[in-house]
Amino acid sequence: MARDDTPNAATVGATERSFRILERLGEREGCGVSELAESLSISKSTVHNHLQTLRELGYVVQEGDEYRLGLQFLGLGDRARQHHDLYHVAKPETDSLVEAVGERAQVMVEEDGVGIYVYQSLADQAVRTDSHIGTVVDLHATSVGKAYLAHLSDDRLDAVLDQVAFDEQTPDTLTDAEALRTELDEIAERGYAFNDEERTVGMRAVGAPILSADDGRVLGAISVSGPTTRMNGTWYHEEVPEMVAQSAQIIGIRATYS
Amino acid sequence: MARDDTPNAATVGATERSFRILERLGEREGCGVSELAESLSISKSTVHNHLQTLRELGYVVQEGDEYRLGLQFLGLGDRARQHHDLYHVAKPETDSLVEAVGERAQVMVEEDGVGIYVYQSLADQAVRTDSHIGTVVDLHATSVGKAYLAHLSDDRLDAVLDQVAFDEQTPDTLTDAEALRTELDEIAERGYAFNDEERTVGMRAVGAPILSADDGRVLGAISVSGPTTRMNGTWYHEEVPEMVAQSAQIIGIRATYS
DNA sequence: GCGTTCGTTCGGCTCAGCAGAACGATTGTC
DNA sequence: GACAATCGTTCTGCTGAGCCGAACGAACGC
Repeated sequence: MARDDTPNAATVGATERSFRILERLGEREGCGVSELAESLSISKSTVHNHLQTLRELGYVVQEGDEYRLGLQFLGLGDRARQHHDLYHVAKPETDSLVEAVGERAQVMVEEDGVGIYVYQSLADQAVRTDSHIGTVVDLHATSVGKAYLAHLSDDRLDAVLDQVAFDEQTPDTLTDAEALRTELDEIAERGYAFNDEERTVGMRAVGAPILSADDGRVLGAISVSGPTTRMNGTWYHEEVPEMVAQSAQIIGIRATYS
Repeated sequence: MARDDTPNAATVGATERSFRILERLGEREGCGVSELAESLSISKSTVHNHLQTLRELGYVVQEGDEYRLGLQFLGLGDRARQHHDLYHVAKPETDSLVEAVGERAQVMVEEDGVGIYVYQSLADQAVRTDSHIGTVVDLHATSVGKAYLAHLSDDRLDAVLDQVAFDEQTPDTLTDAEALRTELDEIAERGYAFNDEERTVGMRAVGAPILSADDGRVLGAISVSGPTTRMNGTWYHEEVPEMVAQSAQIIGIRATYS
C-alpha cells in the first residue's frame, strides 16, 4: 500500500522528468535552466522543453531568466484536500489550539503509507522549520504519525510497518519495530504521543489521534510542536497533551456529525 | 505575458497528457481509467500508464478501481504560494473580515495575466460556489480583478487587456475594452470595485486593491462576495466596501513593513 | 451462466522526446 | 572596449519511449 511498491514498472519517463523538475523548482526558490539541468543531470534543451510545456499549462511561471512554480498547483492541492473533509472541521479548532498554546500545530492525514500535513497554523513565536502544508512525514518518527499508528487496525499497521525503512534520522530515532509496537500500545492507552527530538534536534511535539466519534476509526492526527527550551516540565508532559487531546476529540466529533 | 502565448510550440506531449488527466481527476472527484480515457479521447492503456507513473510519484492515489488526486500537490502549491508573501499577512486579516461581514472573502494575486485566489475564508452562512483556493479568475470579470487592474501601470494594463478574450459570461459581463477602461478609472478614484452578477447570476461582490504602502504598487486584491438577497442597499454599496477597503489597507501596510 | 464492463497487460509501430552542438545576448573582468 | 564565460534558446538527427488497439482476467448484474 505504501509508496514505491513497484520500483520500475512501465511508466512515462517524460512525466517523471517533469515532476523532478517541478520538485527541484520548489526546493530552490525559482532557478534557471542551466542550474536545473546540471542538478538533475538532464540536458539543458530537455529541461527547456519541459519548462515551456509547463509554462503554457500555467504550472510554471517565467520571470526573466528564472522559472518558479505556478500558483495553479494550489488548485490541484485544494481539490485533493477536499476529499479529506477532515481539513474543514479541523482548521478552526487548530487555530484555536495555536492561540491557546502558542507554538505551532499541524493536522496530518495518511495517504498511501505516509503522513501528509493538510493544515498548519503558526503562532507568532513559533519556530520556523521546513515543515509546511503538504509536507510528507514518516509515520513512525513523528508524534502525529505515532498517534495515528497507535489506533490503526492490526492488519493496516502491519502493512505500514513492513514498508517503513527505519532510517535513523537523529540519534534518538526509534529503529526497532518491536520497540515501536510497545510504544504504540502505551500511546493507545495514554491517548497521546510524544516526540522528543526524534526527528529534529531541539524540537519536541505532542500528538493526539483524531478518532471518529461513532466507530472509533482513526481519521488523522493533530500535534503541537515547539523548541525544547519552551516545551518542558509539566507544560510539555501534562498541560499541552491535555489541550491537544481535547482539540483532537472536538475535531473527531465535528468530523463525525457534520 | 498572459496565458497561451505560443499555442503550439515545441512541447512535451506526455507532460501535457499527464496534466490533462490530473485536471480531469480534479473535476470529477476521483474516477476510473475508462471514464478518463473516454472523456479525454486517450486510449485506456495510455491513461493507465500515466496514472501508474503519477501514483509512484505520489501525486495520484489509487483506491480500489478509482484514482484520486494525491495530497502531494499541497506541497507544490504551498511552495508556489510562499513566493507571494502577501498570503501570510493577508490570512489573519481576511479571517477577521469574514467574521465581521459574514459571507465569503478571497485574496487574489495576478500571475501571468490571470488572477488566482491564494486564500479564501468562508463564514458559516456563506454561499457555496465552485470557487476555491487556486481558482483561476478573469481579471476583467471579477471585483478583485477590476480592483487590481485599476491600479496597474498603463503598459502592464495594455498588455493584460490585449490578452483578455472578453467572452460573455453572463448578460451583464462587460464586453467592451473602452467601457472597462472608464470603469477602471472610476474604481481607481473610488478605491473599490463592484461586481454585480457579472460572473455569476445571483452573486455580488466588492473588491479592493491591496497596495504597497511605500511605492503604491498593486500587490493583489481582496473581495467579499455574497448573494444578491443579502448583498444590497447601503450594506452592499457603503458598509461592506468600507470594511473591505479598510482590510485591504491594513494588509497593504503589513505587507510593506514586515 | 452469460453478457457486459471494469482495470490491466501485451506487442508492435512510429514519432515524440532526448542529447549535443550551435547560436545570440548578457555579464563581468582585465 | 574586447574577450571570456555563462546564460537561455534554437536546431537537427537518431532512437527508444510512448502511443494505440487488441487480448486478458476479474467482477458484477440482469
